[in-house]
Amino acid sequence: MSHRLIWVEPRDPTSRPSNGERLVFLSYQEVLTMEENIKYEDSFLYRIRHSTAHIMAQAVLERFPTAKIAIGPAIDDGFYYDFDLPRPLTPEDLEAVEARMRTIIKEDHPFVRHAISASEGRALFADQPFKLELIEGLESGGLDEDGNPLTEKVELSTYTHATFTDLCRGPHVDHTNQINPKAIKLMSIAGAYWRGDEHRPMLQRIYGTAWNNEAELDEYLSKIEEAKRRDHRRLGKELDLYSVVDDVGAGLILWHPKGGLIRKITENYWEDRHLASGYDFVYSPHIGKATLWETSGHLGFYRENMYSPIEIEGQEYFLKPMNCPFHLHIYKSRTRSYRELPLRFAEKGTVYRYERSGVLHGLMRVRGFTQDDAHHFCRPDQMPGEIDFVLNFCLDMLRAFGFNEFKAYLSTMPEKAVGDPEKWKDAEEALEKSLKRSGISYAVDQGGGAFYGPKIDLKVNDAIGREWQLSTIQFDFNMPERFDLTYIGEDGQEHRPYMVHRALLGSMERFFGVLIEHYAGAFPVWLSPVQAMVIPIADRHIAYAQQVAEALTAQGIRVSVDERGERMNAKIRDAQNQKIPYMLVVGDKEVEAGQVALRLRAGDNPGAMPLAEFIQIAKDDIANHA
RNA sequence: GCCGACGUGGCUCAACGGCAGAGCAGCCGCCUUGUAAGCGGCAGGUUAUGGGUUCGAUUCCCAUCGUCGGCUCCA
Repeated sequence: MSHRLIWVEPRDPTSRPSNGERLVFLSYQEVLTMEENIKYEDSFLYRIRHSTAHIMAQAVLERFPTAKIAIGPAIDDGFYYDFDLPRPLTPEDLEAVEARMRTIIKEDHPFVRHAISASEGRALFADQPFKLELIEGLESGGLDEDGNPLTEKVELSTYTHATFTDLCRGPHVDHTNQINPKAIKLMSIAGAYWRGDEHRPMLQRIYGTAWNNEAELDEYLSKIEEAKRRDHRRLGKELDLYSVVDDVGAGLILWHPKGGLIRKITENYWEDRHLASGYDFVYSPHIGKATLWETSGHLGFYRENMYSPIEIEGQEYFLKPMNCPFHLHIYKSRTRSYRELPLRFAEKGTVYRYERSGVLHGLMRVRGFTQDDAHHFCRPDQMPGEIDFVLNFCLDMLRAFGFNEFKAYLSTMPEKAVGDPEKWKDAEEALEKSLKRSGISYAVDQGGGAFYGPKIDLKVNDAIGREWQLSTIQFDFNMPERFDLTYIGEDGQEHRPYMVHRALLGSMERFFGVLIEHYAGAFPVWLSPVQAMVIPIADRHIAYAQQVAEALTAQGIRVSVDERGERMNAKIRDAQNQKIPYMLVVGDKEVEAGQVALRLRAGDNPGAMPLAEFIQIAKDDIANHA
């Protein structure tokens, strides 16, 4: 069951409002709905999409008269409808359905609403088991179409157009001719569980999209194409950053030299910032004994995500899915005084988690990854300050990598939870106050916290609008108990410290994936594996090109010389495609004047300048993370 | 894991029961070039893996592995 999200108004005027989850594809709608100052759900476009879903259902039912229909809502970038069909759908089915939809639209049918009673509904949908279940839920269980509890009693209604009647609360367009037949398109076929429950039947879902006019549809489609070009899996190959190979295993990443260099630069920066901010670096092994994971509770609560044990001299060891138990033991290695708190243990710890094969996704969702993990231990009175510190530290770091648009989620106490409710309340308050002080917009996910504590998650969107969690700041009321963590207070008594888990970039893998897509592969200069490519026009310029390269290398600039027997144009094209920030063309004029002719990857051509001038430009850009 | 689609040189793709091909990348040579692809040549594949059907399988069938789009999951 999904939790209800409550959006808190943004304090930061640069952050954008959201109607849902997909920022990228929402943007156009947002403009529309913001202009009209209405919510997406109340917009005409929403009606168009919802109505198009009904029209699609009609066309599918005509093709498959025995089809059972489930639900068909409008979503952020279109609509879908779920069906139970006698056979798998083919692309030809989709074409035929789409063609039929256009005809139905042109026939200009009115959409007519009828209020009905539950018994009328049961008679009307006697051969539609999913609708009967919906009626049941709406009537007695107080559940909406997603199976979530309803806050108020609803009146059942149907909408009818042409030959198709659906149980639906609406609203719809008045007439099908309000839909532009050239502005609709069926996009894909997918499997989807009835009511999102993997123990219930798998239905066939058709995704489609609909817009006000053809131009909007074209714009949407070209955005999808653009997104494909930004996809980190494509760019990972094109820029030779990383690979995943069959022979190694699914979800296991090989970092190539260029990707490795970007990772190394990222890690160096990360380390500098952590050292400057009061973190201690710790290291821990990749495996630990079964007893450790029993104490931590992972064998009880997390075992399905852990790999099979390794037997060593009769003892079972497990590959670590998390770093925390090790850090807890470092804390416990001696008696701690209140004077030494807060303690901040940081480690780029490589963990392995079993992820079901269907969920693996490039760098974003993998089976082995390195978390930039840290555990904070503090006194209760230090807790609000510690939260402030860590939230700001996270935001600051993400901004240093060029991320300015993220979404924050505050997840609060679930029904099943360990720990004193008073402590939960304190912690939730501290988290929320920090969020408010930070000025970013956030959503409250009521009851969405882990059983062991409330948390803040920071997420960003990938190229195709999917949201990925990077930072997480999580209270833990469980582990300090399980490991019996204590410190000696001013009063000479033992006290239980507060503990906070935090991952900042999340994992090196996912962060890299998000970074690639964020910059579409054109990394800022400080992160670019090759910062400058020297391009000699003819072979006689190679010696000078090498001198230029040596001078740049001496200044710490990462530079290569393209000595191939290609024409200058080809070298520029290749450097451009590799998204190298600076191209330095050197020919007779430059050799003679001791200059370089600068070209930027955006296509700008500042032209010839003394080498020293270029070095200053590059150094400034690097320092500014430009 | 589930539903569906798909796996052919490093990459992008063709051939779809009858000799496995192209472009790019790579290598060699020629050209010596002024802001996004100069020309020519060479080399490179047990068609993901394992079975089966067939005179013959890249092509048809089954299984496994993987990829993609969803769903579910995501301490």
